[in-house]
Amino acid sequence: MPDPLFAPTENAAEPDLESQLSQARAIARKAGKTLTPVREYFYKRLLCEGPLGAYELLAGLDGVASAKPPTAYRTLEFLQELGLIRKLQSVSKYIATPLSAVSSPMAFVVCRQCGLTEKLECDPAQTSVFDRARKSGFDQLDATIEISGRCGRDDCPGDRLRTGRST
Amino acid sequence: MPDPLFAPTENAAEPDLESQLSQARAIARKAGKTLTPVREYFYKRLLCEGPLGAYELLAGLDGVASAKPPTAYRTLEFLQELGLIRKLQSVSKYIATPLSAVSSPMAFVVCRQCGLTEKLECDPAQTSVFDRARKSGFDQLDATIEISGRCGRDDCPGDRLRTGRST
DNA sequence: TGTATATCGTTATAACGTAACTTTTTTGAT
DNA sequence: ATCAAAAAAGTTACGTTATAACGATATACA
Repeated sequence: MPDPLFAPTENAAEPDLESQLSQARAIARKAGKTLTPVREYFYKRLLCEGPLGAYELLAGLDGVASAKPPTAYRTLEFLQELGLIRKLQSVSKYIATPLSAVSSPMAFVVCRQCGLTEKLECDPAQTSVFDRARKSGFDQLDATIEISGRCGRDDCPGDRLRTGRST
Repeated sequence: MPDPLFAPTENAAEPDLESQLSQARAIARKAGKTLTPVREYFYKRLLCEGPLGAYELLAGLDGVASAKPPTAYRTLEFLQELGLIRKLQSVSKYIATPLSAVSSPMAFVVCRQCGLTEKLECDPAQTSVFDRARKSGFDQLDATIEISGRCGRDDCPGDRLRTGRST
């Protein structure tokens, strides 16, 4: 039976990059904002390359822009406010939100050896830690749910310890 | 009815500090380690003062020890390995684990205005995101579950915006 | 006593993030 | 068109958080 609380995202075919970008532009427009070139560049890289740090994103801007930290952090904050990306607090990296989940809480499973990250969409109505927080009087809730573990893949660097390969 | 997944910790009387310390020493001994003075000092402060950053803890060591960052991070790593403390990833602070929860996952609810932090103990058997991670082949799981929100207390600094007090 | 392990000290620097102020660009009203 | 306001980007400088690498000391116990 399917797990009601956490569903893996993007199980079917990967959505087309251009269509994701145009949906993102629409989301920005609805908020009275625009996806400028740097914003679009960051979002595109996070869509294509998975979790990246602020300085990694910045490094890709050689010549394209001024490439200094405040630019990166402003851009990341902007994309987070729209829900287009999230921060993985446990590794200080950023990751694109599937468009189906821009306004739902998410959970992530992160391999502590290789960084492989699985995205999970949460049903907020069934995520009981939210209820618990509200019962304590908290509002304007925002979730950070990250499970770190070992992914167990054959090519995960950490697995070399387990497969008998020497040195 | 009580929430089965997340239960607030330390609802009853606060345990006695000395008894917590001696239990912590016992936990260290069982692991073949010892609670040295700096370790005990950090743990004690986290027990008494709530979430603190590495450099805040360090600052308290004036003269008592060499007071340099690696000492702090080694000490914090040691206490984390024993389960005596956890890191609040979303605010880069550390917090003491209730002794009842040294080996269970925990969740935290953190006020983004004033830092007030509520500790919640999780039942791992019912924390479905763990199942989801295992189904994906992950093992040696470690949870980071942090809800940030506004605590809504009268004396929370952020509330000044809502109570009509001017500037 | 000697050797292995645990612990701590020290220097230096990497990695992550922000404050504060300036300049440029865009937008929309007149 | 042009001007004022708002949004976005540039720039300098710095603050905060964390780690690498290596050396010194202490402790356990064969």
